[in-house]
Amino acid sequence: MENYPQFFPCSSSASSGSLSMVTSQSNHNDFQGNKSNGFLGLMSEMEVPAASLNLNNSNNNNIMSQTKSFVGSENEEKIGKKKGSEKKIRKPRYAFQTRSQVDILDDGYRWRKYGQKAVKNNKFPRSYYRCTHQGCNVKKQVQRLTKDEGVVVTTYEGMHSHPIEKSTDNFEHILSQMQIYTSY
DNA sequence: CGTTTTTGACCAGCGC
DNA sequence: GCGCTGGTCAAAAACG
Repeated sequence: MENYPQFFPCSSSASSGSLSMVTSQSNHNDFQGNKSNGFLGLMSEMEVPAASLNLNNSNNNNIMSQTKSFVGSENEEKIGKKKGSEKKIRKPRYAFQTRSQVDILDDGYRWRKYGQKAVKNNKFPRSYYRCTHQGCNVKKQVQRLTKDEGVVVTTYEGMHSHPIEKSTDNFEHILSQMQIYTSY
């Protein structure tokens, strides 16, 4: 009961272009049995420190299933201040490359933006968000590709240890979406 | 009035 | 050691 499945519904209404998927992180075997229902392609682990993403194939003929995920192994906790001179700190990061017209993909959690920086080789800035739940230091960053404005890279960092805040209000909507994607 | 966004400053890591 | 780049902090503004 430490890993909650996370789905990524969209805000419907105003914005379209959504994507919902289930991810679970952990060394154990969780719901991984779900596998990719069509979206979500688990890639090998690569550490992308900077702008190594430059070599994106750029062949986006596919419609909207353009989703890649990079997983970094090894994880540590906390950074910031001192914490003993341990080895290098490396946190797992899960990047989802999605085709969407809006930067903000509503995944059901509450995010507070804490920074925004411009990246080299990218016209668009990168936004840094953090989960507002107490004790939940899940971070996420949203970046948009310069070349393809329609592609948004959302990188999650850490895990949520609490249920989604979204009221059951949209739950029906979420369920319907899940059904859509699971009825493959 | 509380919470979130904005934005510049600050800091750490890396390359030269 | 210096400068560049990426990531975070924090104060003030903006928003409900």
